[in-house]
Amino acid sequence: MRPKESIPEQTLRRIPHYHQILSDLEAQGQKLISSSYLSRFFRVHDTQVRKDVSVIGYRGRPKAGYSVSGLRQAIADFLGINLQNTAVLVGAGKLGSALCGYSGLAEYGLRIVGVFDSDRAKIGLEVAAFTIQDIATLPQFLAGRGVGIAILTVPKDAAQAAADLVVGLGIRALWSFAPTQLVVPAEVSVRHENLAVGLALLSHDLKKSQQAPREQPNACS
Amino acid sequence: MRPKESIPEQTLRRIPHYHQILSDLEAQGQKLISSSYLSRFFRVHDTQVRKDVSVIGYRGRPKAGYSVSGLRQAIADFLGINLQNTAVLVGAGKLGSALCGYSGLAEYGLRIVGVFDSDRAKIGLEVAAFTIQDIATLPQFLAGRGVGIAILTVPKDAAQAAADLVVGLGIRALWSFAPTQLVVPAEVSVRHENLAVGLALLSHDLKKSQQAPREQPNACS
DNA sequence: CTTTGTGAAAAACTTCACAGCG
DNA sequence: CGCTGTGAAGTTTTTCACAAAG
Repeated sequence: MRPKESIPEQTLRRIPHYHQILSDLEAQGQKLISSSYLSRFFRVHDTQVRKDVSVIGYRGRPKAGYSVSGLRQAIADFLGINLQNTAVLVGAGKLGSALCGYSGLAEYGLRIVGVFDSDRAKIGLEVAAFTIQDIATLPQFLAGRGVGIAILTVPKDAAQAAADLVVGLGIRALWSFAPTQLVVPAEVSVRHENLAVGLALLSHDLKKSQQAPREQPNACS
Repeated sequence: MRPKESIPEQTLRRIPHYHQILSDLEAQGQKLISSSYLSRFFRVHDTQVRKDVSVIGYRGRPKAGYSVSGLRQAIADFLGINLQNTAVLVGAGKLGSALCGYSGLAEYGLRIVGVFDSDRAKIGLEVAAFTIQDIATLPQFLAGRGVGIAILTVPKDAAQAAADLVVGLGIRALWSFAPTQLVVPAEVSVRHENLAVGLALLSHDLKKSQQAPREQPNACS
């Protein structure tokens, strides 16, 4: 079975977690895994795990279950972990520098190919394996390189201008860590990372369990 | 209208973003806002924004719209931003230290009250406004303090043990930044932060738009 | 005119029920 | 048996359609 074109968003959210679990199991030497085992990490039924797996385009073996390495590899292919998306990072502050040195990005198929800032004092400095470049040189840097993603780690007040700049240069996807909501043309994808979302979900759970302290399923993501 | 007890998860995800947008608008001095303006930041219809607002327990004025400051305040109350949840942070590595110094947590109603690590070399050192304490002293620290949340910023291999420890000490909610999936009793809430989720959603959008390069709505969060 | 609020319809997501396979 | 795979049923979330109000 081939992966479908339109994937349910909730499924898409679970898939990276499956990958994480399977990587652990693979490292531990486990060969097979069942949908009901995987479902224990989430707030869902084992049937849902099987639907998710079928969306990924993988098939298990009845009675046996899924091959840990086979499914992990299928997820890696599905997510494009082997394809290596390329990205430029704009904003070489604390968070930006941390991301440059974070090996997790490469593990999930994202390779940073250039780091840019507008601060004269930072240009020329090294962060991780990169030399910080002048944002003014971004147009010529991007020309013909096929970079699809821009990571924005700029201060809030600079975020919309930075977004407009990179969108004007042909970037199709924005991964923003700035604490503000960007407005971009409809054909550009944006994801805003915001710790407050996680905190809100968590404190809501907490409030609910204080009001009604009875059994509830495992939380996730 | 009072807030309802069971809130749709998707609504809960959007609410912190509303708060962010409204804070910006308030700082700019804007007084009123419409549901259709807010909906432009998300992949949803303006009707959905109105439903979300009604879940929060706020009411707008027909023709006029919502009061920016009134709605922002209602969201702050709803999220418990003024209530101040307290948390202990376990694992004073790079990420843990960064979180200790991150003002955004306080803005969203979370106050870290203690920082713990098991590494002898770290115990006694200062991070942000905290002195790193010996994890062995956590039981007496927590006793009677009513701390509900533990932030886990420990290495992967230590994560499950740390989770078991704090759950045993009465913690009801875990906010884990360790790259592994924790298993905890059903009555404990867990949220796993994982950048790969954001990356997966983004690169899926990118892949989709490459296959079928036609109009699509703004993406969010 | 707008813009909110809400019941009804539609769509999306999850679970149920059970077929099929080793 | 125990497990996957899948159409049908059930539940949740979103959109539609329109009443009400300034």
